[in-house]
Amino acid sequence: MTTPLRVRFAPSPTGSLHVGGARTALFNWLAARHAKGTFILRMEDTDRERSTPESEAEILRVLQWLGLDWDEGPFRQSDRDDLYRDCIGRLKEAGAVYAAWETAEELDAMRAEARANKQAPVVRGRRDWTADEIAGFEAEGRTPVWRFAVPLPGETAIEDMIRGTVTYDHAQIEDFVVARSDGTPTYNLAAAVDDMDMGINRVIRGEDHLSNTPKQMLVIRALGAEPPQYAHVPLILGTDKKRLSKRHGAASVEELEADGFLPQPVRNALVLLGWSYDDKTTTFTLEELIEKFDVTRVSKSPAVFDLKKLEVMSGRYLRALDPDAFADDLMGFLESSGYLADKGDGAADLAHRSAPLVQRKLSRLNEYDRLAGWMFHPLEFEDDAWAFLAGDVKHAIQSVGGGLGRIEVLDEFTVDNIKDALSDQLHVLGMTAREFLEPQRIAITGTTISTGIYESLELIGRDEAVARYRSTLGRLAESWQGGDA
RNA sequence: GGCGCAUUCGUCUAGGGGCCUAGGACGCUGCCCUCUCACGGCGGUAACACGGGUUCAAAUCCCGUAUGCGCUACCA
Repeated sequence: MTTPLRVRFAPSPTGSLHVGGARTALFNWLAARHAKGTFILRMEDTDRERSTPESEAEILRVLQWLGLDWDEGPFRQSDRDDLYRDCIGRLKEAGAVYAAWETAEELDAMRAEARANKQAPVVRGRRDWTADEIAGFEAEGRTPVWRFAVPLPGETAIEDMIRGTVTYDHAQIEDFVVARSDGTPTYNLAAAVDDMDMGINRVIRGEDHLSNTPKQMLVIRALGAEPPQYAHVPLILGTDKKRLSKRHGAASVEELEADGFLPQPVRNALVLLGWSYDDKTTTFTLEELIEKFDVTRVSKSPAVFDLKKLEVMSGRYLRALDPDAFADDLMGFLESSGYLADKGDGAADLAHRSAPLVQRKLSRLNEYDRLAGWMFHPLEFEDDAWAFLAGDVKHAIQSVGGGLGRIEVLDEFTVDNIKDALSDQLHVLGMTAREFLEPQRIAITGTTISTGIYESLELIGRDEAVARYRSTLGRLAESWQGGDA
């Protein structure tokens, strides 16, 4: 009978959730759901300086946006001080830690000397202070830190689920601080105690924690417990192969959301960073991920985060959506991003009706404006669009005028009728499709990239369409007279 | 400097001694489709970091080198 899996995601609330953190959260969540275990959320806010409630709230919000619900928590280390103090007390009683009175200068000197001698720069505090010396320190108001007495000689081996056995010689591990001079616990103490106290039996976290692991294992064992299983996942890099950070752009999930990516493709892209199911499958539904995810299949080497690939996945996902579902997602994005806010009364309705026209053209929801933004304001020409018309004004007038002549007399202003009418005119003029149709697009949208021409015409209606055509013709005429006459 | 981890197409990866003249995906690129852009379809391009071993046989195992990254705090 195996014990139920208990995993946790333990971010420090010192900023928004990064792609790397999000992937770690995803891996943990998937492991929990796969095994029908428990996913616990814990805020590691022992750094009082940098931790903020805003950051915590943002992380929670993003986790929910990603669909990663937690079963227990969020716990905060700042609420658990009694537990840590109790454990530190137990370590003192067991003689596993000792008071260290060295000053920062003495420590620096110690490490500098070791480094100069090409030795590991580890601190081993003095443990033979005399009662007089201690009394002296206390008289000055000095308080000691408590260091873990790393057993020497010795070694600690991590049986990592991803990397195999990784062994650390205790000679390389310094007597790390577990309690600061103000009595508060350090990360290595708090994390170890929490994992133990919360019954975490598998720790899935970034490789940057690999070197800390033996310290935490030592603490847990000194407290009389067995360490959990560990799985250290490789880091995520930016395109320059450096650890992913803000300067790589769109490195936070918050930014991805703002850029118009939906949770599903983001999850899909994230999970494939370091994990694969086989040599072919590249898209998974959430259910498939839960069913197939296995942390032992996570690769050992770091992965570069490629926004372009996310974009491709996102585009495919959007196109495959049921039209109604797509419209809902689009409207949700447009509303939450405030896009519709200053667009007037009919904007939401117009946007909703335009959804089918953009569905197969977008890879990100925030590309909507590029494609359909023209609908929300009076006709104005983008430079390259105007250049297309102005390049051959006579031809442009012929095309636009020809188009106008056909559509203004249409009884029923439907896509089919519009298409027939314009196709017919195209043949009458004997132009190529691009020669004739591109001016129609520009005449009503003012841009060269937009929703489809016939659909766009139908959407705005004959009156608006005719008005835009005339406006375009007017400007073309001005240009003609002022031009090469 | 010390210790640790890693290294397959530009990128994400499959592969775990013979199935590999190394597979897939994205990118890039050629062609087709076509009422712009896009979408879609069919091809192509491109990799086992290097050097030694072990073995009948190595991308796969071992050693070394190089490179990258991580840790090296009274940060997490």
